Amino acid sequence: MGDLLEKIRPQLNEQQLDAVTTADGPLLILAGAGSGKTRVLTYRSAYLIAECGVSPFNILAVTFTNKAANEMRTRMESLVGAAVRDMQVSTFHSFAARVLRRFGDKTGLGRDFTIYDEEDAVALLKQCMVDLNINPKAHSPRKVKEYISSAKDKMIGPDAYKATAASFFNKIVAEIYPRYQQRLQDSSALDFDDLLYRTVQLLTACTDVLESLQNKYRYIMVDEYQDTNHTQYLLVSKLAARYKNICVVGDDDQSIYGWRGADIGNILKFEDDFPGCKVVRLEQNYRSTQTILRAASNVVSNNCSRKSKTLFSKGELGDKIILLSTDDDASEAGAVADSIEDLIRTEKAPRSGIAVLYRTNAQSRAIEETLKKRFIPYTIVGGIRFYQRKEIKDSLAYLKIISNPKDIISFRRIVNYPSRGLGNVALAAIEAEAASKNLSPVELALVSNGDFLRSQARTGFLQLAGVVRSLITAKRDLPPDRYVEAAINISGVRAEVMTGDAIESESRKENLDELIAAVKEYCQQNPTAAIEAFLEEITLYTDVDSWDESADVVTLMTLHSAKGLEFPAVFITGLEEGLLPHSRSLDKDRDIEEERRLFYVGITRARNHLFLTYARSRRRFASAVSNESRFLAELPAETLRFVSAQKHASYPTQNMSASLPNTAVSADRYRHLAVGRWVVHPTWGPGRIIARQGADESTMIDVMFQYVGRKKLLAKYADLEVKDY
DNA sequence: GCACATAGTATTTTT
DNA sequence: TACTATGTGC
Repeated sequence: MGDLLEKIRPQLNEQQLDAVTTADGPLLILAGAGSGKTRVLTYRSAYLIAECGVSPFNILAVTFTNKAANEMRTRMESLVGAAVRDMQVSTFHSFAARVLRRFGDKTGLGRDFTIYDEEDAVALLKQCMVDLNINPKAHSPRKVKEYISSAKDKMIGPDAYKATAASFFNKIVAEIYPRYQQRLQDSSALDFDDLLYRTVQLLTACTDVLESLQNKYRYIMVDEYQDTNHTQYLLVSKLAARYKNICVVGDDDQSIYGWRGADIGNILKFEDDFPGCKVVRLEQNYRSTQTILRAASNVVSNNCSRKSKTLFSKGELGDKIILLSTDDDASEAGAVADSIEDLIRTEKAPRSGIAVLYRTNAQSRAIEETLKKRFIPYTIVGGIRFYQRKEIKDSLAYLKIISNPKDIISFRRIVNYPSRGLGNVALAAIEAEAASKNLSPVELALVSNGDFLRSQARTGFLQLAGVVRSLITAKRDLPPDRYVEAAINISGVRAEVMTGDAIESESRKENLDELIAAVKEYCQQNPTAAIEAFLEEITLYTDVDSWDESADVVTLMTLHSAKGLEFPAVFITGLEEGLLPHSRSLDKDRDIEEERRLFYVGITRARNHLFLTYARSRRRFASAVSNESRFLAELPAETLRFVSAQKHASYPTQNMSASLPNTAVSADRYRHLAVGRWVVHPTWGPGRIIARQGADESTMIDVMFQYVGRKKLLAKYADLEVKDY
């Protein structure tokens, strides 16, 4: 006793220690960026176990990503050793899946349900629309899915939805929603939202289940509480209702998932939900330099709806933030690559400490191409995920129909892949025959001789039946990893992948091998686990989960994925109106504020070096022009250093001499009037250059003046004085 | 029923 | 720009 406390005490400041050692009752930790909030959560769990005699069985910690869960587990292991194994640390979704499987007999779902990822769910939804004679082209299934998701997030079922549907589109959704739920049920499948929705339903309907879980999880910790949606809120508050030992950590300034139903109100009203709750503020930042923190605070202070916090840092002042203005996306990428090379050369920065962030995945392309050309090793987090690749999903579909023969989406996926001569006509016949016998198509394959089909299709169907039988035997006789390997071969997926062009098929083949290796590794770590557990884990996997942070490469990812991470050097690219803030959020103040928080999250990822870049023109669809992001004007001038990047020039980092690149600009006599510069006009006062055209006598300068708005000026005559800093 | 070509369309973030 | 869906020709 006391050992752990002695050990951790010197590592914590007063507020952190206060949070860590508050054992009982509701606790709200309002934590700023870089204040060590996940660490506090971890230490608190360890404290409960080591100092308060709480059994690890009685603690539940919920996070949003597997990565966060794993990190917490690893850290705890070093504090309390093997005891972590008995503590439940999971994501919301995997926790829900676990509860639903455990109480499968009470949900009408059984234990062997399949979880549909977004792609599967949309495919099923589209099917429902076709069934109902609703043209999927007139109303995009993805949009319908969004509406259904947001209904489920609010615990609104098909009936309630129908009752309140007002708009034209709501009414269409109301028609599809019940059918979609029915078909999910028929397929013994759940979508992501269902995991939470049905768990809350279960806890509401079965008080005995609720009570037993309340008694089990006497201590509950929730990370990133600002990102919880209504169902997640209900889930944790129901679980905590009895003992009220709930500790939530969050930062309203980092709420960036509002579009997905996250309700910032949850954290704002926590004190009302749990009266007598203790509030601890963690306002000391341990991550960033003063300069970076100052810039971040200034940006986010432009938001109206927030719990105001004053972040402070005892760290060094640090270098100025570099603002790189570039011509287009290619030169932006070039400037990023130049700066990366400089960081590596002059600062001896490891590549693993450098991240390039962007708003949309599409932006990674240009950067990727440039890094490739410059031989700068990189890795991309996100984009097309491994488990979303076609050959992988095809292989998994074979595994899924064996584990859950009712899974109609997986069946449709593989019924004619590889090609067996089973087209739309045959598929319809199979489904009709199955329905008439009250079987799923896979079950039908095991009992039917195919006599309801024409000869060619019959052969194909019998072939498929043969595959199914072999897979069932293989599953019975082989350990999971060998079974997966066998399945890839038996199904014909491997052979199919080998056809087609050589480079493509080589990489597909590698992917299949990687899948086998992944199962193998999973089996080693979970020797008793069945293949179904693996299937569940990978559908609930996220991009960041698979990110190897120790690899000596530069990391590329979206701003969203970067939340919770930190890097010595960060580039935030594409700081343009329409991109950050994104065009889809321009018309609502609320959405703009969320974009601003996204920018804030990006800035606060950086420890020492921050680079902001934007392109004066960017190829998006057809055209071209872009204006610099309004958020740049919210950065305090003295935290910035402006650099106008030119193609193929080299770009100074902070500690190199202050010389601007001059190779390409020497002919430009107005180069001091670069985009982004602050200027003062004798009549109109201070303003900022937002665009310019030309580099000769007729150069036009576009200035946004602080008091009089936007003006276009001829550089030759405009008496602009550059405010230098 | 299949494969290929062409046209049209959709482009934010993701558990 | 890139992918998908549809249509056409076999």
